[in-house]
Amino acid sequence: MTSAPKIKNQLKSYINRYIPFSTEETDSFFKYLAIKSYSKKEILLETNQVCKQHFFIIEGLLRAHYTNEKGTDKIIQFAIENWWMTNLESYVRETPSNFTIDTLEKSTILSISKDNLEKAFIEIPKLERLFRIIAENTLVAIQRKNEFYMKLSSKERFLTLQRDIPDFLQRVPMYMIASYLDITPEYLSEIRKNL
Amino acid sequence: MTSAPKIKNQLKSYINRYIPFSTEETDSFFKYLAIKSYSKKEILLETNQVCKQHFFIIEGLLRAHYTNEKGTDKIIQFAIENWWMTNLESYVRETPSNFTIDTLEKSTILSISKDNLEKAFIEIPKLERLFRIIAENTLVAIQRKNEFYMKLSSKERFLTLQRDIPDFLQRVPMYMIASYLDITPEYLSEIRKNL
DNA sequence: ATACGTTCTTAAGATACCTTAAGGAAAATT
DNA sequence: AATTTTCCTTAAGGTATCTTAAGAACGTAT
Repeated sequence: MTSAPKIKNQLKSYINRYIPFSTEETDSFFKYLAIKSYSKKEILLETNQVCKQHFFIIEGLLRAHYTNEKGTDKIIQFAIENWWMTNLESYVRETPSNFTIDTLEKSTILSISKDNLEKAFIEIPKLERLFRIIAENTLVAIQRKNEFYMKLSSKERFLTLQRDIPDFLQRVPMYMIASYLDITPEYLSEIRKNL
Repeated sequence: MTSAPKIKNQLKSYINRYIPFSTEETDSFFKYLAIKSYSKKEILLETNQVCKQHFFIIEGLLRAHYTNEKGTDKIIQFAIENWWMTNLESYVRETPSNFTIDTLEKSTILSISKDNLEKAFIEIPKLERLFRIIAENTLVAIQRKNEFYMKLSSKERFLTLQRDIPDFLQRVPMYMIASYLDITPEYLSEIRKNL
């Protein structure tokens, strides 16, 4: 229920974290974006679909997850306000996605298609730089997450999440946090009991 | 001990896997590359150094590894003939590397510095495409490796490595394979005993 | 209010994998 | 060939984490 000018403003200040972008430039970019509202539990990208868009979260909470052989949901990623969400592999290679993206809260989402992004790159060359920076950050984030899983125990993973992204703990049920941390809900409960 | 023309040829057929490159184009690119021979256990990138180069393996075997708090070496990556090796995060961001790159065998390596790569991009615009494809492949490889560690048991990780890159098993001692697979050498020995 | 689904906790027993310690085989060096 | 270093295996006991099963607490709809 956020108004278009307010959304545009939010996008502008997000971009300005990385590179200076005038109001006109933001406007030009904004033309290529679609705004859409979703209720809780709506699907933005289905498993086996090819991911054709980047999603930017104005408000709300998304998750990426898949269902394993045992029928248990495994959460790969959460994303909140001012984060991008996509399946980069599927988007780049145009292959079927091996996970689903859906909402965990009522959400307002900007999306941009591959075609439109290409057009926007031509109209606003500075955008290339922004998206290169975003891609680099994504790569670094993926590597950090690797280290997070490889180097830390269950308890340390929980404490790190609590320290670094406390928002998730407030907004997401514990059994989903457990899934994201790759712990069973029972064991996470145990961990939390012992501080 | 490989001759320059032979090396150039090997590089050309590597590139041609991805995009067509004439002999002249390969020659232009080749000017920007340095050839160097290393004996076993030589260091190409030291921990805490900023990674200023991409390395391409003509012959030999490299590894990326770090030493953890307990003083145990943890191997992040092996690389053999026709693979690139670098610390992308360190290279892109110009931050100190959190791992070392060294040789496990006598090796012949091509390297290209950031400066030279920039110049090469200007002289041979098609190279941009090649390096974009390589970057995409790297990203996909990192994500596959994540899944490899997250979804598979120790035994399955070993069997997958054996199936997908049997070369490693022939050329690298088991305790290093164990380190790469994130298993203790003792447990890997146990696993192999039971087929 | 009652009822039903969702989420969280507790506890007992199982399992995958680690730690430590030691000996033996193979490879490299003298 | 002898010696040293590197690598691999075996075995006992331990720990982190999972599985299963059940019940408690909470939330939301009737």
